[in-house]
Amino acid sequence: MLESHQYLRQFSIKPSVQRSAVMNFLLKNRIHPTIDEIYMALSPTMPTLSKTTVYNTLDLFVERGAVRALSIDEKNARYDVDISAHAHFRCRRCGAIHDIFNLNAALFQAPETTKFKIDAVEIFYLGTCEKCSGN
Amino acid sequence: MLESHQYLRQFSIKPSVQRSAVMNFLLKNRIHPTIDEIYMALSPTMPTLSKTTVYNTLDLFVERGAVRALSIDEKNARYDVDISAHAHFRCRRCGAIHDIFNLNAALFQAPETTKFKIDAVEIFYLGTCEKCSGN
DNA sequence: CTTTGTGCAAATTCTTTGCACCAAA
DNA sequence: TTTGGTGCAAAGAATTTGCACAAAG
Repeated sequence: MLESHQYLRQFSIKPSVQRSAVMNFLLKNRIHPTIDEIYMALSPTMPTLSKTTVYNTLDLFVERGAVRALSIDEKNARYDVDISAHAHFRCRRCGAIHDIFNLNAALFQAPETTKFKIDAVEIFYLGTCEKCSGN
Repeated sequence: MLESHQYLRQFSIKPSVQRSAVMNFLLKNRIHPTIDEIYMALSPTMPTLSKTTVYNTLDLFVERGAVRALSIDEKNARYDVDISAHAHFRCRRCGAIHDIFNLNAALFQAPETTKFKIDAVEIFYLGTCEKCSGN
């Protein structure tokens, strides 16, 4: 939790109790959680926590570049504390989202075009994960 | 409209009046429309059309592989009749979505991994479009 | 007839907003 | 104190569901 506190400062985010708790959860649980998953995980130990605060907090984190919002899941927004260039895989059956690291850096380069100013690249893979394949 | 009729048959989709109208709209308007945009465009000439039918129709089209659902826009689902390998760009300001063709085919190759069975690749670029840059 | 498709209304889910209270500087 | 943060309840928007009627084979 103290680490989260310091971590937030790197992004010029004032660490409140709630913000540190959310960041701490993200740092310790690299599961690309939804708002609801974060809320459900924290509310037992933080009964007064409001879902609005979780929304506010993640909006702020995204704005400050501390986390990435993923649109890979059409149902809910998902959040990733790992802001390095990497891709994501979503299992169509269980819905789990996994990181894919060590891809060729060329994949994350924006194509040269005069029509758009590209500032971000998202790469998603869809399919079936190992666990779900065995069913 | 007759073309849409035939087009649907290629995907083993029974062409009802509504389905043909939706497919016709998609084929003639390559704007990656939302459900609501499709509904709004068609309802003037088809006043009894229901939004539920538009939802049903697009679910069917996606299931049969006639269109691709894009998750690039976190607000609404968007649909693309072009099922060839190409990427998408979304302007952060105006929200418009553009196709990006002629990218290196290697970009659309799934990485070799034993952990996942990858069946689809999505590449999204975000930034500012030419029109919005001039503001 | 029997199956499949359509359309309405209601329900659900996710997210945002308005506003009052609390906390920190 | 003044600003910023939090939390509740209500509102809003997108999508899904249940069910009755219509259309097609």
